[in-house]
Amino acid sequence: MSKFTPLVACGNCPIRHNAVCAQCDSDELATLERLKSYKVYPAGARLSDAGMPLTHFSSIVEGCATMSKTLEDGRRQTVGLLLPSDFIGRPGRTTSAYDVESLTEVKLCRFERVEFERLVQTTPHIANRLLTMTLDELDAARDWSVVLGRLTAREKVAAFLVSLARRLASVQGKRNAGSGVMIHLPLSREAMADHLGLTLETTSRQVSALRRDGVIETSSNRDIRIPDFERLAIEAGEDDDGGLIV
Amino acid sequence: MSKFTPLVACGNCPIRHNAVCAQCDSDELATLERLKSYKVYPAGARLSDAGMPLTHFSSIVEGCATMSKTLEDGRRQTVGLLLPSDFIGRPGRTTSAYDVESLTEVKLCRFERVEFERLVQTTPHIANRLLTMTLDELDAARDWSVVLGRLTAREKVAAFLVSLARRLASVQGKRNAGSGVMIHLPLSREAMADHLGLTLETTSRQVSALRRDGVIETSSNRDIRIPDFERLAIEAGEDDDGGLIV
DNA sequence: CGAATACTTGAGAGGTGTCAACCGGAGTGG
DNA sequence: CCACTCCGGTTGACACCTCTCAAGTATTCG
Repeated sequence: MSKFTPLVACGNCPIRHNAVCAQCDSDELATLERLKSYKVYPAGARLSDAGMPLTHFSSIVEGCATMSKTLEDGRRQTVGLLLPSDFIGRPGRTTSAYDVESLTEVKLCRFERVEFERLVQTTPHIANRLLTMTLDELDAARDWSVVLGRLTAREKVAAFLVSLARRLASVQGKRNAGSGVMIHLPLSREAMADHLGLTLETTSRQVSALRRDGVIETSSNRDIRIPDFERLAIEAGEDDDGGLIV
Repeated sequence: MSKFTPLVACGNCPIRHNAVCAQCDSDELATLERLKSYKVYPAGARLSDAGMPLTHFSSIVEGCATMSKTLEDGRRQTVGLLLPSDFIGRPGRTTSAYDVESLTEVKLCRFERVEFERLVQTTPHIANRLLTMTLDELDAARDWSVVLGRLTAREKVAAFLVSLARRLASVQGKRNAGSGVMIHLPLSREAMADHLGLTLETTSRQVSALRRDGVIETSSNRDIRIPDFERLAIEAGEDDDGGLIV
């Protein structure tokens, strides 16, 4: 199924130093190299369904996806935004707890479930890295619950932009160009709303309000420039010393 | 400081099979025995402050506490309710990310930070258990974000009671007595509100509404009987097969 | 160029927050 | 023993924020 997706050598992999393999030495990388396979999904694909069996664990190599849960009546909450180097799947469980959907074309580096579970057991470098990543995600999830529980709609949108800008910068290893920060939103207004616990209309209104107030500038619906990042962070309810938010 | 708190042998510890030590063999327990110390806090004490150094990792042996974050303007969000066997502290970090406050008298089983970090590195049974616990907490935090982001006030209160009843039952290893489920709330209405992203008034109103509708019965502010647990679960927005919630 | 989709904006409804009064039990002191 | 106070909880009235429903605009893609 992935015959047209040539494998990249782990040493040249863009997520080499951030993914679950980050601490592996060259011997361990050789093992991973032997077990891994790539799979590419187009934008808008379902990578897994809540409650369905999960045959592989994956790292996102390129692209962007969401993890979400949908209630019977259609209300949906996104519980995680997945960017390159993020891990999909939960060792010790054979089913997916959430729906995972690609926002852009996504390239996964996958390992068969049983083989990866064995690797976790036998490779401290992997188990350790997995623990660190899980702890980081736990902190991020808890920080996000402050956003969901206590921020206003305007603050939520600002907090999302702050968080996304930081994560994109860290993924792309980057710039704080003098002329402000530019980000491209991989999400629709509806997907943002599902992440923020808002409706898409309220989300759109708050984006417009932030633009009107000069906190952000937009060249298209998805392209945003933040002239004064500090100001946006304040709009997001962060205390002066950057206390809150991922 | 804890000279009046006699150590319980790990083998007789009430959280022996659920805490971070759950997978340890007797040799490993002997090591823990040598390194551990107990500390008891009264109700309403601050076990740690967000941003402050954390000298020990702890497991809750008895009692109940909250982890929360407070914004500059006083808005507070509780990001975790800690019950016996829950772990406090984050390996790899020397400061606390959250305020931790005891709701009842709390007895902690503590390990000095550096010593515990070394244990994690050298004892796969501990590292493994820590990973499993962290993954469980991550799932719980993500599930809770659905509550915060998408449920109504009434559903939030119901979801909290469902979640608390399940956790208390698992802690106390217990009963589903024919005559419904009884739970004692360790939290004030204000603490519940902070956990649910509501005001205390709205929380109180929804508790009253659930009582008025016969979903719960109360013998005091803190003592609640749930005559039909399934009905409460439906009020909490769970789908029929118990899809949602921790 | 036309259709579909995404986004924006408006008007009104409804749910939750705010502010305030009141209730009831526990502890205290006369 | 009773009055008083304190504190947590309850309830009411109203304001405000976000949602809902709807129309209209922009963008993308065939």
